[in-house]
Amino acid sequence: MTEQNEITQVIQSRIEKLNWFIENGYKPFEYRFDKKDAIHDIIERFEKEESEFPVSTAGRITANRIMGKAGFFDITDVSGKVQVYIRKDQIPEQDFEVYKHLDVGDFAGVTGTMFRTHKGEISILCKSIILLTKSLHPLPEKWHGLKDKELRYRKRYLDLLVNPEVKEVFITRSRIINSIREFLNSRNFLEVETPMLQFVPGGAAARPFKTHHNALNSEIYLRIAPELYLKRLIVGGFEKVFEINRNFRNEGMDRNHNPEFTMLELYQAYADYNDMMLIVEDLFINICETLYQKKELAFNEFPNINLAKPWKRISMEDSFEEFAGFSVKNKSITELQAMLEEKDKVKQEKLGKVIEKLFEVFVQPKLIQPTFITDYIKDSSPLTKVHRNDDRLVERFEVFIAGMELGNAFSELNNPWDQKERFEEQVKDLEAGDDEAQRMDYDYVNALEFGMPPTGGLGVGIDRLIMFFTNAPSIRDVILFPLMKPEI
RNA sequence: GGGCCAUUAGCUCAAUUGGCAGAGCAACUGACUCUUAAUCAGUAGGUUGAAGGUUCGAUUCCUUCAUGGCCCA
Repeated sequence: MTEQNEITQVIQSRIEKLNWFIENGYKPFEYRFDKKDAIHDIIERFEKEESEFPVSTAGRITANRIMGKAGFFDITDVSGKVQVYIRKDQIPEQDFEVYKHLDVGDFAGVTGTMFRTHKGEISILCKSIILLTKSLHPLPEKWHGLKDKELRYRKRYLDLLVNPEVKEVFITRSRIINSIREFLNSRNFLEVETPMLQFVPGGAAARPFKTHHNALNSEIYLRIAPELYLKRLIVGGFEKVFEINRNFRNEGMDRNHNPEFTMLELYQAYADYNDMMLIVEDLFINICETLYQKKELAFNEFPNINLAKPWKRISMEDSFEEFAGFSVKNKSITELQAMLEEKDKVKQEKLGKVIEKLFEVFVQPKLIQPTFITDYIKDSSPLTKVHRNDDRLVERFEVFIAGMELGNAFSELNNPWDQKERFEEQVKDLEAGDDEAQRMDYDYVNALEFGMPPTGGLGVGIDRLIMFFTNAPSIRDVILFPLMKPEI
């Protein structure tokens, strides 16, 4: 209990029961229990055998129906829930006293034999019971659960405790990440870990979190992306690497953004962005088939999103003609800026940024089925190779599903002189006040000078991917402890 | 950053035109040896998010603040 909690009537009664255990020689916070059986397993075994067998299990009491000299209570562990039937004439006298001093929320250990009640419910006939941990607070209401979103995010343990579908989301999250690892390992990608603390925060257009290293007496940043380190590893001779880990961006929060979020980045030598598209298709299909044994699923208001390949590929410029009903090719930057300001009250200087903003407004919401948008304007993508057929463009794509951006990939720029010039352009923007512009990273340029083979790179926002596969409306529903403002 | 909405018992929610702060679950006491949202009888539980203001009187109207949600940027 913390200082902010008052002793309410309910808590007082639980403290009195806790004291009863102490006075009678029990430990209200036991050391261990020999839990032999997971609840799911004993129910499954009884369904098969339909015979009485002894069990020893433990979990949290989640319901209690006491009837004088007998009672039924539900005990829940991570695998499931089982009903326990306890009657005074079947257990030591003192154990029934123990039962009477238990509350919903307490952890208990139970031994007994499996049987089926007259009403047909598979249950444990209790032979002994022990309190393992006393719970001092009442659980949220058994019927309505915990609905208040603020409480659910701040006290996620309660949300997990009383809302079973929340537990399912995070189990699915783990399964998805496992399946990504298996997919990449099976293709001989090496999982690596690169620095979270970086002196030059690079690899993305974002504002970093700044902190201070005491021993070096130096400013240091939380990473906004692992990109520049992963590509150093390609210089170092690894040919396929990936990292699944946290990025930090000092930006606002909404249903698609949390300041810390999980990113998959992978790099493959001798590959280009076309190869990355093939990986994205296979990766998503692999996840979907692992989870649901099919290639279609519903997300949000879209009942049928079909992941069967090949996914649509269309260039950024062409996408306007197809989805927005106008062309950007024959328009001057001034015309495009005017359109953007009219629609969005936003002013952007560079052609690439103007077109991307227009794209966000006019095209992105219409990209429901999986779509690769390819070939961005050069000035907004400083780490990307110039397009082999059009030097106004770069070889970059982003992948969209259900109007949501889920990934970003390039043919990686590996010409050190070109890279240096692009950084210099970015530094000019930074000095002109664009706080998302990238910084000069001489060490990275130096690495490229040693030679990086042609390389394809891909980044996938894991939280959004999990939103998609679990049909979650907000990123806060797929992050266990989303960032919240402190109370008071 | 802007707009709208919310905040009442541990939880889920009420409260008519501004007129005694209410229910269900949880808790407590009693009855009850096959219940499962157990049942029956009774009891207790509130600084109505915070601070001001208007008023004889504020959960209700006004202002500011805090936190959250939704939408927009």
